[in-house]
Amino acid sequence: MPNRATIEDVARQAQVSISTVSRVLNASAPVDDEAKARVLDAVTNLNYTPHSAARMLASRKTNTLGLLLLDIGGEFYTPLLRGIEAVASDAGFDLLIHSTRTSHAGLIPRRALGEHNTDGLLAFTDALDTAELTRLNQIGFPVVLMHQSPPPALEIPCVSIENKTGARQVVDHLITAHGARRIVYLRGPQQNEDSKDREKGYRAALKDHGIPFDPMLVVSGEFESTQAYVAVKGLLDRQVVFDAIFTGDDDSAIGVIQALKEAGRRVPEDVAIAGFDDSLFARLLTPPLTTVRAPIEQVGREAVCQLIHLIRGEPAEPRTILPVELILRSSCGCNLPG
Amino acid sequence: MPNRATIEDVARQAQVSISTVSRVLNASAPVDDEAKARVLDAVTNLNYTPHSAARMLASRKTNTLGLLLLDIGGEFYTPLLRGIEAVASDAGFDLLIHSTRTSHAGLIPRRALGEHNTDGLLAFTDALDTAELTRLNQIGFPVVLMHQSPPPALEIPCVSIENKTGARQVVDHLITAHGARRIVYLRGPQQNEDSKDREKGYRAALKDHGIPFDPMLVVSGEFESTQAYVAVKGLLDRQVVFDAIFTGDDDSAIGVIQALKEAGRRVPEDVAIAGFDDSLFARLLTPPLTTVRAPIEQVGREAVCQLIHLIRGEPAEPRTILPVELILRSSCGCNLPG
DNA sequence: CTGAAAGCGCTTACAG
DNA sequence: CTGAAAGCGCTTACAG
Repeated sequence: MPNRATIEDVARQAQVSISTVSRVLNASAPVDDEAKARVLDAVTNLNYTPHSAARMLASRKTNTLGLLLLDIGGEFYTPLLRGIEAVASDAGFDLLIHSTRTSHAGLIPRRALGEHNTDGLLAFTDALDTAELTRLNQIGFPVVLMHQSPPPALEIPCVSIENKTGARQVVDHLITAHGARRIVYLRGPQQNEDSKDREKGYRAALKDHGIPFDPMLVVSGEFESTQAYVAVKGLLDRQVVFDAIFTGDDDSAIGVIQALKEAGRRVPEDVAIAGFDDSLFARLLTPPLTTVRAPIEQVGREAVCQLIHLIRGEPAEPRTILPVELILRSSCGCNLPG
Repeated sequence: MPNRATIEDVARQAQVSISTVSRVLNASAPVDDEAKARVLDAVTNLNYTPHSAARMLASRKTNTLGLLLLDIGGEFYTPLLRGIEAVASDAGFDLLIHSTRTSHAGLIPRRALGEHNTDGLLAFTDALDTAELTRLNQIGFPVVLMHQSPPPALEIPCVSIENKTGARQVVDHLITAHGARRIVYLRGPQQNEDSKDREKGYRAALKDHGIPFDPMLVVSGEFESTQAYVAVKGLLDRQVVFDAIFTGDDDSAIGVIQALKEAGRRVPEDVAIAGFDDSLFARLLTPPLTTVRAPIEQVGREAVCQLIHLIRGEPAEPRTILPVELILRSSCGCNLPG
């Protein structure tokens, strides 16, 4: 950049010292009204904006939050990002984003986000392994996890949703309201905590009704519609008997419905379907998807709040679990026309 | 942070000067192999990561790109973000994100992103007004616009898509293949450049076929399904005659289809529908939406490339227009079952 | 190939 | 209420 204005230029024009300029800009100490006015004028005049790096270096604070995502491209992240950005921005923090899926071919993966460039980290990914999490914890660096519990020994705040309760409710609904007995659980990736907790809710609901758990009925759709399609095709091919499918996410429901339709099974008459998330498109499916609404934007907001507490040295909630809501539409057999 | 390791600690442990440490870390000058090994060991040992702010201040580069979005929450932004993040990350740039819709009540809106904290700006918003754009241009600060032309006098690279051509093609299709003559154009917000360019394509297609332009047939859906619903209701109430609707975006198509169904108009038999964008849900609508595929992720990628050229002082493309693709599904009357 | 030194642009005690 | 000075942790000529 060709010679931007610095605090020295402002000081000179306002005829005060740079200390005074700093004071009025940060409101960090009382300053004479006239002097303040001159400083403000000079700032406007010179179009001065303090250099962030200099400020960070001198103040030992970056005023920046780091957001580590598994894959920034997911539809799921839109509300999460919105929530995070809103709260961070309101609190005066900048937001540095990094996706962990994009691996840099050949490059040594230098730590992208950490103590060297942020005041705290928000993570929604398994990319922060236990070793790194332990290191950050040891140096007392603020971290908040989303949709993921910290490793056993570490005290790291975590924000998630009522996965088990939500799943239990919706599966209970399939059983109670629609008489389902052979319910498939279409799970997500092996390590996905949401998926595992939702499976717990699924099993709990079966147990509540004395329905034996059948491992044949649990298959993976990887939380992805194409894989879900394949998984259901597999079930059909193997002639597994089922009267309902609870997909651990909404995306999968797209593939599920397609596979069933192609096989001539009617939804919900022959097979009742329910999902989880209440994604934007859930109501657009045919039939509209019964699902569990996950307050994702709220997760983002809450996570930033906790992170800011940590940064300020205030006590933070070790575990925040946000409530979900059962959304009944027609894919389970409710609200059918006629 | 409690005493992080600094370059001094590394230098001491490796028994070299901080200059040498800097050299091996940045590969900025040849260093004796043994010394280099000692430095690398010390770095690992101390878990050293260079402090970003210090580096930025000394090198006069932030290695950070700023992304200014109107509203980070839009479904539209997901692929854009993915494209931007991937290229920025590959090129070794960090990404600072700011949404311009979130207005800070009471706070003086300090410049969020600019010369003080980034090496260049990517903008997809009208929040960068002509004054600010002019200022940035004058100080030679790199900026690239997405889906938005720069003010007349300014030379600011811009990346967009073939809005006019795409719209012309899809409207031509409605006319040629499905005999539409009274085609509604459901436009977006007044200032939205995509919407305006798409309207040009719409008008051009009408002209190509000698169909007179009827201002009654252009109404605003604000690129938003609820507004679109209201707009179509209005058309119906006023008994405006039409046989097709071209919505300037896909979101609106949701509201459009709903309004028509409620009024007992069949899609596509009574009214053919076509959208623009090919959003994720376009294929999920009933009937599946005929639309124009916009390569949004590619826009993001291309924009970052141009920005990096600017930052490096290399020549940049003043205007990049990415091709679109007509996607025929059933909402226009194509591919009907039976 | 290497080190001492200046400097990047701020903030923050310290002294007044 | 105000200024001079030290210092934040690096990079980068400069001299060798």
